[in-house]
Amino acid sequence: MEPNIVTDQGSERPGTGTLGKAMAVLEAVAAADRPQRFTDILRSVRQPRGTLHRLLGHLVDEGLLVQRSDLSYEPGLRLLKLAYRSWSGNQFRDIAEPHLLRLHELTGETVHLGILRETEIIYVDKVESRQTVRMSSQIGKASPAYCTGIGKAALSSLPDGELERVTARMQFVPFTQRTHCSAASLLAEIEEIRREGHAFDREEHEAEICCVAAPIVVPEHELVAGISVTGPSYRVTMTQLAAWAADVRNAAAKVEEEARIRLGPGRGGR
Amino acid sequence: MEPNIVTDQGSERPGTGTLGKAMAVLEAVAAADRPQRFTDILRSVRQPRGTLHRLLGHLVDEGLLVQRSDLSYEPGLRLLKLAYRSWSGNQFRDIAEPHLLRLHELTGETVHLGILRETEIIYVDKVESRQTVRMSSQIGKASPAYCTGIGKAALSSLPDGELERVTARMQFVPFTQRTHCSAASLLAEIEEIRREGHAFDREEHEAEICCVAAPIVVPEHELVAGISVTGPSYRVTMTQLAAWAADVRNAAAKVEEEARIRLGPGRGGR
DNA sequence: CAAATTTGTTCCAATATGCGGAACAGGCAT
DNA sequence: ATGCCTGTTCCGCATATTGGAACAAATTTG
Repeated sequence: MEPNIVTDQGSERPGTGTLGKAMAVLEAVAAADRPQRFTDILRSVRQPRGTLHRLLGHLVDEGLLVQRSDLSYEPGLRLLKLAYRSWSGNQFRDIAEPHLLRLHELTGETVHLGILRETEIIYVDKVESRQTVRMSSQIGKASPAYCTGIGKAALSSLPDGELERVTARMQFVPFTQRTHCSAASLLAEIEEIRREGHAFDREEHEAEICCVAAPIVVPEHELVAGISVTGPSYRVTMTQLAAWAADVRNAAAKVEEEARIRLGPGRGGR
Repeated sequence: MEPNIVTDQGSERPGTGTLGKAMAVLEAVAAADRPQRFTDILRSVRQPRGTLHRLLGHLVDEGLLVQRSDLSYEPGLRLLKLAYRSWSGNQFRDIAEPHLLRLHELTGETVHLGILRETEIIYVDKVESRQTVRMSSQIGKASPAYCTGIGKAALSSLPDGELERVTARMQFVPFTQRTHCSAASLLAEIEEIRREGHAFDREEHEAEICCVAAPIVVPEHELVAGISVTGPSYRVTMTQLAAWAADVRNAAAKVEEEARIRLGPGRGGR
């Protein structure tokens, strides 16, 4: 598994001044699956050598990057610390959690909660089928929306204008034979998903992995998300998934309802 | 220049230019347990209003912060995404994992892996005792080193010079009655920890919670960390903890040994 | 083994960028 | 209405960023 060709949409963004450039560098390092040397980064981020060098220096000073003894860079621990609050303080995740657990008990399979962010789904919570060793892996993981159950479910609940804008930005990478390769193909399925109220992933992202998902929308908070039940193809048939669809829709609806109440009509803190 | 109360140790750091200021703001928001309004941030970060306003704007543009409809700010999802790589790509965690699992099977209690960063311990992995609902919580959480088992174990393995430098930066907050309140008190215990090879947390950070911990040091990578077994006082007696000490030391030693081999003498990438 | 290439680092003048004091505008209380 | 607190905008100043080019060291090549 090494579909890291991309850096997805991080391309045409001008970058908000200095911070933007720094973040672009950080992202470039984080997106790679191995420590990046100066020249590697130079190639992915288009910046003059001098500039990049200073940028890297600052990022290291800040603890966002760590420079190893062979001079290569990798993401620093400070990111973990910062992200912790972003996760633990996330009310939405908190609201959804019991519903995820219930769905897990019902199905016995892995349950995911993901939030749509531009063209990606970011996983914010997970209930594992059994201790699959990798405990909390994949929280924070970003996957393309067009080839995941949650992603397609989430997309299906966008108004047409938004949907068009977002799909235009996508770069369709054929992860498996069943992966959507064009916006047209994706949009066609989304029509169907809108009618049904749930989406399937038929091994479109990873071979031998499929899922059912349903969307969650909280317009007051510009929140588009989804829940899914995932399993390996050999154990979970499409028939089985279809049978769970109603339960997933149900759980999603519950979360949506509760989120609307508890997150309030736009006011939160105090 | 007065001893600015907040942001723990991030005080006398001038902040690496622009980036430094932006990160200070980000940290201030992340450190709070509720969404921060403009004025809240203004109080914790000493910056002119105009400057702060622009900084916040940039952070929001970058997705590092999110502004809610009541104008308050909270950490954005992009942090989760960035941190994911910092976690999943962490070789050290990967090496330690099986040893954590083994230790968990042996004791039946919660096992933690934490890394020392300045005056804090940052938890990078965890094996929960039973499904305590909160699944992967606390990964990325930062706790003061002086009042945690892993923290004290890690400190004990620092050379005296380093130790002194680090303890000088600490602000001793009495979380419980047993929390160390001074460097002297802490250093005295560290002497003992050095002799024993393991550290206890006797309800020093949270009431009713105690643990045994042992240090892991990989000098080649400037890595100081620790493993601990944690449990509630009513179930885990000090005698029990003492009995596990050898196992914890053992696990730590194994991790240390394996890390030295697999992380190599300073070179990693290719 | 010397020459050529690649990689990382340093320097510095030009200026774009961030800086921050102060004025402005909208609420919410009195 | 009056005052106080909030968040936002403005704009001249100067500092931090810019990026080309020279440098040094490690690596490959002839």
